[in-house]
Amino acid sequence: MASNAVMEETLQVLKDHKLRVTPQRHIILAYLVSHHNHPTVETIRDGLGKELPNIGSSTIYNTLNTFVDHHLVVELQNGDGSTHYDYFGSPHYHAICTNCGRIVDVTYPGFDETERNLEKKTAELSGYMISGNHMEVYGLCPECQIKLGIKSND
Amino acid sequence: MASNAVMEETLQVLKDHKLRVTPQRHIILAYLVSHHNHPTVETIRDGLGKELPNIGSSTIYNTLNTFVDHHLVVELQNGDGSTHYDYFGSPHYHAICTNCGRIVDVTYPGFDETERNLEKKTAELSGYMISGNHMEVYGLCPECQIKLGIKSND
DNA sequence: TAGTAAGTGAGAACCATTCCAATGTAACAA
DNA sequence: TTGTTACATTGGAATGGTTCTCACTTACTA
Repeated sequence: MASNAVMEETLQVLKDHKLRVTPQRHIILAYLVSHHNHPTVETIRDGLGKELPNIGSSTIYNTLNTFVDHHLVVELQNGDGSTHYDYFGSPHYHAICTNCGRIVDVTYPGFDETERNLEKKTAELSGYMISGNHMEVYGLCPECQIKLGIKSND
Repeated sequence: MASNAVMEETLQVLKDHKLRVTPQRHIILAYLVSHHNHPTVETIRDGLGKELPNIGSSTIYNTLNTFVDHHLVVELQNGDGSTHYDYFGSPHYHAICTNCGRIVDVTYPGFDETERNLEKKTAELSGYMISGNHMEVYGLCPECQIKLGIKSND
């Protein structure tokens, strides 16, 4: 039922964006909506093993690019050479571990204002007509701090 | 003379970072310090035609990766499939045109505070030990606004 | 100045992503 | 419901940015 809710939600999202509703798009978007693991194309393909065992990589790439074009999804690079994707629900940014590549979502009250302010300043200073932004913070995740002996595990 | 100043400055930068001073590193860094065109590896190779006609791509990649590791240079993606590089002088971020890929540097009084605040919040919320950040704003550059008939050229 | 750890360069290898052409199908209208 | 058509999917080939390999060279240190 949670599953059903997700499916209905994503179905509606696709329709709202006037995207043709194919099983592939439906299932891929549902996967992104219900997972917050910032998957790569490969991860998605694995995760869809049961539902779409024969899906082609091209389809996943095409679908994700379409979603990105429609601002349903954002692209992320964590430095491992492949692109990660994240469903764009509510405003947030990412903290990326420079050691293991782990990506976590971060937000805080007032973050949207910071974001708006950055865009406003940029418009004034550069003359660009702003359509979006991307903020990332790098560092060592708690586990890697322990692993590297920087922080004790207590 | 401007050229000499740049060369001396970069020489010092390399020494400060305890990097072995090879002609290749020296010249590549000088190129980055004196150009603000956010070059790709290909652009750099072309720009070094006179000074280092026989430099290998591997060397440029190696050198840039070393600079990135030492936080002398930052990596940028503007969506054209290749990586762009930018000498990290004073704190700034980038506005990237979604139509033509043009990248411009932006900063404003108080930007460093915004940056510090973002890092502080992130540390509190995620437990990451922060080492850096990356902020980008997307939109249409003034020229593309005109080209696409969104803004009149007056 | 000699020894050596590190850097360079040419080309091969890698692999994420895109392209292509044939096939399949969702959406819309009659 | 059916037919039409434009769009989506597929798998394999092609692309191209980046890394790897290894023989050769060189900047640093004692």
